[in-house]
Amino acid sequence: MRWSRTLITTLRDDPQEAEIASHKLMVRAGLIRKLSGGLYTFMPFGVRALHKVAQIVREEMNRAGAQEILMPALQPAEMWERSGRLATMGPGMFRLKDRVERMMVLGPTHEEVTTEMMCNEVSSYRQLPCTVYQIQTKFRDEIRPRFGLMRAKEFIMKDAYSFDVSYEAADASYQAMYDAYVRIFKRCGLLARPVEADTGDIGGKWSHEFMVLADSGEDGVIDCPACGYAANQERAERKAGPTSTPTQDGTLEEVATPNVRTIEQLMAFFKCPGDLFLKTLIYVADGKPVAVLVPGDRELNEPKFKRLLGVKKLELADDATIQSVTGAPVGFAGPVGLTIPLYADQALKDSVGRISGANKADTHLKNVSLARDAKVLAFEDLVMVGSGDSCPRCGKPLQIKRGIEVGHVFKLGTKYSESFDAKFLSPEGQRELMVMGCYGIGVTRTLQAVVEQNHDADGICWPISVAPFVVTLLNLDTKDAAVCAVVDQLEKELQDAGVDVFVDDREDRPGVKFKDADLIGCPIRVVVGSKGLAKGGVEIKLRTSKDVAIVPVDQAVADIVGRVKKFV
RNA sequence: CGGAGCGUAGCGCAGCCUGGUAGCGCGUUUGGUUCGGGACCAAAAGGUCGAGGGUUCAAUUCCCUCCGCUCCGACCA
Repeated sequence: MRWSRTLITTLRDDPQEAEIASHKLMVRAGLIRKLSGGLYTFMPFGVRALHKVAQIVREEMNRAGAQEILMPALQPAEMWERSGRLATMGPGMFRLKDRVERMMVLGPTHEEVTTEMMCNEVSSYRQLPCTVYQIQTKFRDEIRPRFGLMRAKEFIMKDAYSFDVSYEAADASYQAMYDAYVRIFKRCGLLARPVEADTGDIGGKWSHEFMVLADSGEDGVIDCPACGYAANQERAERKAGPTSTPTQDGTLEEVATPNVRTIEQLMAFFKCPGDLFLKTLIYVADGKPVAVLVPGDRELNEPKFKRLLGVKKLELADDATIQSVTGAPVGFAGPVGLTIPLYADQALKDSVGRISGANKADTHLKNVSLARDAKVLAFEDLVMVGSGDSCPRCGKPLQIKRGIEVGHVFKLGTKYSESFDAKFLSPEGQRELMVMGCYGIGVTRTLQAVVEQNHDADGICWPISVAPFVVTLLNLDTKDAAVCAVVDQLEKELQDAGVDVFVDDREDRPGVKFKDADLIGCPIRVVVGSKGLAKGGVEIKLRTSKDVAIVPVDQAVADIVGRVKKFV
């Protein structure tokens, strides 16, 4: 492929639309172009890299025994009613009607379609286990598309679904996918870390996310360097540590606190540490108000609370609800005298001598003892785990990092087999539910994660496995016949040797070509110029190294092939 | 959806406050000089100033509405 014949335009300036390095670079290097928010066109170089990622995924899926299929992206909404997800995924799905007014959706994922298909195809235990997968475009009406390919409305996902005769067998399928994921991300040149995760709307009991550590990641990752415990911040647990000792214990006492509402203001007012306050949050869970207490210096972890309540929808109460539930304006809620269900973080168990709102305007209570003064339904781990908290396994301090979720593996159990009555005949002649697992990789997101993790100040540094081209061949003197002859020869020989080569044959000055070569970032750069030839050959340089080797023309291809082999 | 910001040439931006019909850099085209880390000179093409409405003799500029984009929160591969 030659630059002069390729649709690739590089940009000197960072695009205004991009915030993070990988997004800027992908646009600058001419890999993607935005159509609209969350919708991107893959340009020739972008597709090449994308196909390489997809191919790695495909090879490893096949190796793990999964079978590739391809399901429609357009699906009848009725299937989603059956699983109950039309309600839960609701606005996240693109919906449309066909010409006879039938409700359709653009598939955000394919549990329903797969389960229905397997239900029809599988009748005997002899056909199991079976894992199918596809690499296909998914549609999600994201509330906020972000960071280019990171969170898009239309994206390419590899989704796999396993079907087994039992939970034990399903565990083996899960493990096979887990292992395949480890290999996939490694082959893509990514440092990805499996962490325990929440299951969200997909459902199921247990899941692992594969996180690419990056400061620009959207998720918090809790990590224990001591024992290896790792979890998504949403799910992460902690061992409740010691709290400040209350200055005194005693009887409840009202204190006038005009306009003192926030914890910061309270700390200043009472002159004591934040964890001695009871932060009282009023939520609305599936339409009903509930209250939750966390130490004043902590944040509530909403997913954990939602899981504890077992509700579909959980949101902070509005001012009017707070007023009617507590009888006080925002900022003065407290546990004492509340009539709605009340929950509390485990760290507050046996807490005494605390300060909370009095459910009365401009008033707080001192010396609150939860056991004595309030009715707490349950003490659970409900706070957002942060840096320095104690590991739930080993008690050592935890660290917090940022991560990009590139893959997610779920143990689904029988959630979908029940909805679709997906059963098989056991050896004993019984009809039994298939036990499922589902496994996703964001292929387009993975591609961008590769860039996020592999770049420097000058541009992308592609791992050879997913680079659009392995070699960029720079023709520095396009008007010099001898140089052009060498370029032509090397291009042909490299192609014959099976090495992807891209030739920069533009009539530009050398500096422009060097800059663009660094920006696009193919792993091996070969320079052919009259000066180099006079010095004895062509120059070979790795994108990630400063060393330049001058190699005689007749040895160049062998040298390059040798370097390619070293990469793999 | 809540909060913040931005829409002016393919890209990055200025102009707007204090109305008078648009400018800079990059890129593109042509000619010339250059030629090993984003050259220089000259000429040229390229703009319904996001859309609609209002105020005004006159609106890119002031006012209103809408749309789009980006960032921070809840969702997720």
